[in-house]
Amino acid sequence: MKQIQNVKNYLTEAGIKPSYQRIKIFEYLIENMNHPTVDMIYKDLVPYIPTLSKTTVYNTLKFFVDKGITQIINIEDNETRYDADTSTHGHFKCIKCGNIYDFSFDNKNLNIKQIENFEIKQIHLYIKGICENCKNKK
Amino acid sequence: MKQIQNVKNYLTEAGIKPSYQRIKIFEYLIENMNHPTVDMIYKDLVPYIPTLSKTTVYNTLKFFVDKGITQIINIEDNETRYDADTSTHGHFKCIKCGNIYDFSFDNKNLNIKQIENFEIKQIHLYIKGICENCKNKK
DNA sequence: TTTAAAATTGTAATAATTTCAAATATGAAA
DNA sequence: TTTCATATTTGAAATTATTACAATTTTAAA
Repeated sequence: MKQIQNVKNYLTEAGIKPSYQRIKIFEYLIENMNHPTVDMIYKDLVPYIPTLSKTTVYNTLKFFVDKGITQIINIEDNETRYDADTSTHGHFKCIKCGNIYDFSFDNKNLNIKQIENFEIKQIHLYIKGICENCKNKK
Repeated sequence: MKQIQNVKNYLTEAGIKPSYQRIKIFEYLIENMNHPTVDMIYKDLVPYIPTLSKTTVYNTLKFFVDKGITQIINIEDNETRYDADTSTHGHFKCIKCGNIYDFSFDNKNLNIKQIENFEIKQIHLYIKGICENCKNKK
């Protein structure tokens, strides 16, 4: 993912008025590349923004997604996660430690059948398994 | 997906006692390849099984997943869907009509970096866009 | 049959998300 | 500046999805 120098400018260029909350939430997303849930974002930011409302986190993330600077990650059915890296890349979730790892992949030679004339907007690739760390722990 | 001749036998072979509800729910999954949600399954089956409880649908699907004869599909964050085809295949969701289409793909030449020594258990590929039908409707 | 275990059910509890109206902040125009 | 309209944030309540759990029913073996 390309480096973002200035969050305020980045938001403005995306057509988002850079309010304090929006800046903090987006900074959180790019600093913690752990694909956080709404709850994680809220819990981690409230100490610094005591007035923060969880509704604001929901609103803001939805807005970011609409504006195309954040993507939703649905690896698990009980947790919606968010990623400020909107480029096409894969996510690996370790079923032992729960960590989520980014990875890149070629989507050119997937050799997809059946949907040849469909218009593709987004590609999501999720892999579940055991990460190297947890494999070695045994 | 391979044809299942006899649901009762299929469940038994998977180590699942073939109760009436389980048979009906699994039959529903393989007859309606529309990747239903719990609610769809419940609403459609209740007329035929008036005593059916939504908890049973949840329990049963979780059991199917544990036993490996059903997989969870998380394309959208607000709807957990289920698929009796547990082979690795992709899902395309049309953002216009909401239909979900199955497709096959090669996972051999994804050329995945970063997670080379990880143990892969499941691969999920989700694509969103506009299906041929909806493209032509314009 | 009797009985123990398994499966189903309905209710209540929990968790995630949305709705909505009130409060606050912002920024342009006077 | 002050005023005003608009955008944003907030908190409470409502909604929805899911889980927990105890009671009931079913099943199948003894």
